Amino acid sequence: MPCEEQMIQTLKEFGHRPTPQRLMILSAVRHSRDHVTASDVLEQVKESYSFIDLSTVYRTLDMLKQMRLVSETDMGRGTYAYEWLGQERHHHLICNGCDRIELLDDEFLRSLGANISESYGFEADMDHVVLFGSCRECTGESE
Amino acid sequence: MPCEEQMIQTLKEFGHRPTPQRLMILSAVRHSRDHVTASDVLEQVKESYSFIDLSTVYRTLDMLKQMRLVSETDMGRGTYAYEWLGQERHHHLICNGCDRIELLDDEFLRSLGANISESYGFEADMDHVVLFGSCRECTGESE
DNA sequence: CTTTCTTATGCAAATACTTGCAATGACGTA
DNA sequence: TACGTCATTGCAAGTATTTGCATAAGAAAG
Repeated sequence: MPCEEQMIQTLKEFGHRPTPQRLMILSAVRHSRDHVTASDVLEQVKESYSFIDLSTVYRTLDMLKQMRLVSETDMGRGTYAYEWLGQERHHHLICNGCDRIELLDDEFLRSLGANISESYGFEADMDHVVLFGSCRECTGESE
Repeated sequence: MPCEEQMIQTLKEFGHRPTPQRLMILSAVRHSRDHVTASDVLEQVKESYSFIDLSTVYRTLDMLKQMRLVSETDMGRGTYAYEWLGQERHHHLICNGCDRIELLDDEFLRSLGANISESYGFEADMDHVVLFGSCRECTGESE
């Protein structure tokens, strides 16, 4: 597998050891097209190595997040979603009323990030953002 | 206490019962100038009524959030801060490197909210937002 | 003031994530 | 190849928040 070789290389460059657990976790996240939870990853890795522990999954995902290979998105209520970071960034608008999820174009957040960077020198981490609120339909109904 | 009378009235208008627990929780949040955690509130209420339960505090804070009397801010790692919502909105930039907290002017998020509303008809709830990232000093050091 | 209906509370268990620690394993050095 | 060091792992316990449910307390009607 050539992409596995490349991952080993990347891990080493960051000074991390390419352990079997890490490679399995990495592969699980990388090969899911959608975003996944830590226990999704656990389930998938367990198929080839059943001793894997959830804490290892969390620690590895955290590491991959620091390396900016995956995004960690706070879904509220103490839950997180993880996603392989490809080229295009996308974000979500989640309606508190009907739970519908819309896509939010990265342009909106890029310009917010640029403004904040310019005014404060602060580089906000906005690889994958979720905003909660009320969609058009639900806003119309309640007001 | 005239402000207590007013709170009872407000609760009733929303169809909620003005129970002693709720009034104590409300008062605890309202009279702290800074933002508080659920267990801060618990501690304070316990001084006058020691049977109060954390779940009641959480449920009441959630209710006050729906009524937009308090803001609930996701501080990451599954923890929340609550604050009485006065006139001015303010937000925070939290540095992952040094944990420093800067204030972010509401103007930035107002305009993001307006853009999103215009393009998507989605009313994002941004009463109190926290953005994580890297402050000027920490960005300089690492790059 | 009692009855009835509904909402709210406290308790206990569940969820999702984090942390401390002893044991294991990877990697450079000899 | 063997050794020492330090990163990494699995396990178990801890933290913060949520949920289910039986009981208790408001509110409205009689």
